[in-house]
Amino acid sequence: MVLEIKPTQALRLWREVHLDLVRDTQADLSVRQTAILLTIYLELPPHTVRGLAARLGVTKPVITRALDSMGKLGLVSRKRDELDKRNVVIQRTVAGALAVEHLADLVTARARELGPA
Amino acid sequence: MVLEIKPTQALRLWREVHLDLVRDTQADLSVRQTAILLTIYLELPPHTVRGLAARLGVTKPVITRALDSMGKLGLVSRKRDELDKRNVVIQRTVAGALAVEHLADLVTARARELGPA
DNA sequence: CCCGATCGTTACGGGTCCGTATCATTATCG
DNA sequence: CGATAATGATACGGACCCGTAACGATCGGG
Repeated sequence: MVLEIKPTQALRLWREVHLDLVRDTQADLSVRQTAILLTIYLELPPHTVRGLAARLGVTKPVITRALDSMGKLGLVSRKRDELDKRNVVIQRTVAGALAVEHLADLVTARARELGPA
Repeated sequence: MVLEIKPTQALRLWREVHLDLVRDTQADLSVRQTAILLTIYLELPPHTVRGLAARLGVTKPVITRALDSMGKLGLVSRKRDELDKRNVVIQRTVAGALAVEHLADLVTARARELGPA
């Protein structure tokens, strides 16, 4: 099943959802943080700092800081890997799953409202 | 024509495009700036600082600063309204139109790659 | 056992963005 | 006119994020 979407529709969808995100006082995640959050919640665990950095093409401190701020928001949590104590395993949280679900609702709702191109 | 998209597809689409944006050194626009840019290029002119601020639900300095930085990137330009010299009319640019088009390409391409939910 | 490699974190200097409050300029209306 | 309103820009203090470089902790091979 292929999702057919025309350029004009794509732009309107992108705009509407971004307007929602701006107005929603809750979600002030940056583009990088959003990419990290969705990677954690959509790809199979385990997730590590190094792995995410490579996946996104950014440096490790970027991941560490993003995990700090998203951890403060309760969207993710960290745990030391007991087998190899150098590693840190990034874990999902209930609040994080809810936030991801909320984003999915936003996108699908706006997509449904799109008229013809 | 309604765009049917399932939650899982929406999230994967969102993630893929965000990964592209992160990797693309070019586009480091914030969520707010993206919303402003798309509003300028998708809604009918004329656009003013005050109008955009009301449209997005943010304060005027947010718009002024966003126009400053996006102007530096050549994505928009400003012109004083000659009829009412208090107003500033925001104008589109070639570079801005190209950036918007590029975003549309990104979204449509990623949408086309989406498998079944 | 020890030394190099690996992992995540932190320090640093610089840049950007935010909201509130204030400002200069211009228009409007009595 | 002069007072008031409206528009966009700016100052300020604080918060966040970036990349580079360095660091402590841990593992693993010789």
